[in-house]
Amino acid sequence: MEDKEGLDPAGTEFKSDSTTSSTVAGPDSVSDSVNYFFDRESSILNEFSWNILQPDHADEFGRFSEVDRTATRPDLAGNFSGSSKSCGAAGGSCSGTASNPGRSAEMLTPNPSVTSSSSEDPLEKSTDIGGKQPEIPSKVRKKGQKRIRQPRFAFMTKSEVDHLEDGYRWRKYGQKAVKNSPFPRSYYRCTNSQCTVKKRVERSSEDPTIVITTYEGQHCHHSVGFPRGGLIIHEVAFARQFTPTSSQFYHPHGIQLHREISSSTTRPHQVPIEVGESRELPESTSQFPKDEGLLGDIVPPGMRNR
DNA sequence: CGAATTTGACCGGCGC
DNA sequence: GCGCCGGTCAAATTCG
Repeated sequence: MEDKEGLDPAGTEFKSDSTTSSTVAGPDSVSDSVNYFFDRESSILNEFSWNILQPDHADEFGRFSEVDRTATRPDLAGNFSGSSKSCGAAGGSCSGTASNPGRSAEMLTPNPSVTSSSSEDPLEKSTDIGGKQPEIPSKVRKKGQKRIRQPRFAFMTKSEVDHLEDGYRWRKYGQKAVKNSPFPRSYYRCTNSQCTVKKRVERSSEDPTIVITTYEGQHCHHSVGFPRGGLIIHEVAFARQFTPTSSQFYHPHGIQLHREISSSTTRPHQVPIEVGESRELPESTSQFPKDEGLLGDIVPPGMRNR
């Protein structure tokens, strides 16, 4: 338990704000893509508190793409590139955390509008959880409130451990068997009471060595630790070979992001990206920086929110 | 003893 | 309208 989260490769948080998909359809040429990618992806990463510094070397790792945007908020949606929001999505609960003193200039400045919008889902839940009402029958959630999902990012990581360290502490709150897969899916929630970020971890049924981690929401606090040598097994090589259609992006550390459109929560305003079971983006080719300085580049300590 | 995990049940969205 | 399935709750259990 503890080992797991205390260190993590990159503090990870991503936010995919919505947006996206269309955006993703970017340039075709590699070089362009790289820039494009960083331009936008870095923003994304920033959103999640990841600071990628160099757009220059991209190539080895892979690629990543935003994953699911189940997000549903239009407001969020456009922020992908410009990015700025802070507690964004999940933010709802991050009350007051919007301003992060600790953040570097690269971080984004909070976007009020965005932030505010987020109060739906997260709050909904956190409030429930935090203040359960005695009279409410167990297992009965608030009705009338529909769940609004946060933008999500999925990473594919080749790792032996299911639970990748990302610098935050997570509490598991559920596990479910995955259809057509022998591996269960675990649900985690950030242990920070004010943070509503959630993540899902599952193994690829196709390749058991691949761990698919999906983050939802954005942290509104600092990570508990900055894992530099994390225990994640990064395999660049893997990333290379595991790049079938090219729509998947590997995060340094072997993490790969995909766009995962949540099928269950599709909403009208969402960009109609076709993502089947494979959570792959139709066409994105952005790439990540090389291995060098991976962790460090991603998130300098103390750069996170709060 | 408090915190985290496990696990079965429940809820709600979505497709048919 | 019904059933399936993903996601979440929360009591029980385990762990540090």
